[in-house]
Amino acid sequence: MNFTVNTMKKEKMQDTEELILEAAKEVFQKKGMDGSRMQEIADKAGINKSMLHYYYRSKKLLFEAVFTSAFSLVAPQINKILNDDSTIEEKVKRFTHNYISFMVKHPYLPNFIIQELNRNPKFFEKLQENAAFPSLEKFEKQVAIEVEQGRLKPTDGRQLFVNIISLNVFPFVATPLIKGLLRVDDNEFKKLVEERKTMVSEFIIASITK
Amino acid sequence: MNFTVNTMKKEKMQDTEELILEAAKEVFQKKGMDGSRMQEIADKAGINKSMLHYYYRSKKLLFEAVFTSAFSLVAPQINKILNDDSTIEEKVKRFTHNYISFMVKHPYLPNFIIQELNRNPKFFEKLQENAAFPSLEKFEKQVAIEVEQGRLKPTDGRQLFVNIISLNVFPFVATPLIKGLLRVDDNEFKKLVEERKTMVSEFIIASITK
DNA sequence: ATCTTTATCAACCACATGGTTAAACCTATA
DNA sequence: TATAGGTTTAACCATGTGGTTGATAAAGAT
Repeated sequence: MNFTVNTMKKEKMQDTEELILEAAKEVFQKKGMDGSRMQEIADKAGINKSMLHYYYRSKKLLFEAVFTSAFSLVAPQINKILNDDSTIEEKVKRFTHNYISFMVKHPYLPNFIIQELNRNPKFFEKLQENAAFPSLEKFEKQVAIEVEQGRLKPTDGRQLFVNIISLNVFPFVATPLIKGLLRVDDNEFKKLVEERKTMVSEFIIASITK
Repeated sequence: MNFTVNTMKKEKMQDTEELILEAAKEVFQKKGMDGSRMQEIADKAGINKSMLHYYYRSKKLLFEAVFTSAFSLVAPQINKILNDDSTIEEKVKRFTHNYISFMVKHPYLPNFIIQELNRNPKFFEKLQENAAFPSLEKFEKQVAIEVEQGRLKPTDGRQLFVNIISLNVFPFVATPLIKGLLRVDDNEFKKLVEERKTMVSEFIIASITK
């Protein structure tokens, strides 16, 4: 009895904190730091505005909580390609497929991260201290080795990495632009993105393999 | 006499209007619609805040003026690749080189456009009515023809277009992210981008030619 | 010379917004 | 049951913000 009541309280507490974070994610990721209102977050969470300050002290801190949480979701996705033991070709295939699937589930994420990193590049310093922060070292070495083995054409690992990220992420960052230029609706766009799960990796591999 | 005075006035008038637009570009492109303050724009232009409203009525309209102007700068860049008579291979080469050179000169532009298009996708409807708005039709046909001629591997023109744009634009949209992931400073980043003027087109061409 | 129009500015206004406060509300425990 | 602690709320506050206004000056028109 004692126990259940206690946990109930605790759960309730964590509930609101979590509730706030969820609501804040939605709002911040859609509208950015400057475009978001504390009141809107409170409304979406169904609680009093004061609670935001009670749990997170300030808009800035609440935002950072959301941002860190978002980045923690993305970082492992990037690490996948960098730190497993498959060949570059395998990596590209799996990464592309996984990443695009992931993005379809979290369409606001890449734009959110990129945008707010542009607004405040200092955020990165904090993130870089994080243990899970992606490191390119292994990937670069692996590319160099496979080039030497003659499996790949001469390729700069860093540029290859930029290419992979660009091809995978850009359509999600610039969705409205691409929809507009291609004059496609939601459904057609989804189809295009779906196609890219295989198309992008084929495109990359065709370019770098001998 | 009458004439000179008249023009002087006119010039002065256009001067402030232009002054405002320049200042507004700087501020809006750096901070976005929500992050920008009318006062800051006025200060940067060295005039009274009321003048902004005198010439552009509202923040929204001033912003739209800036946005349209920015897009008008970018649209011809995109059209270059779509509407000239060179081969796809030539197009890719020239586009990549020109576009990256262009981006280096206007680093805030792509992010600005993408971001604000995300914020308000309706903007596109207005832009699409513009005569200079890029159309993919010709490019798609050309790709289909060159595929049939056997010069290119089977390739979807639209996906190819998305790939070209992604590879060229993304590094400018996500500069801080890429700098962070690659752990490079300003100078090294510039070098990487410079390399991409040739690297990207080679990358694309290697992938699509037989 | 006088009237009208245009450009410019300081002062102002209404309202939104992030943040604070003080009181109320549970609920466990003594 | 009374106390104490964390939780929640309504009311408030200070400031920032887009936008307005009325005055002023300069220039053109009559």
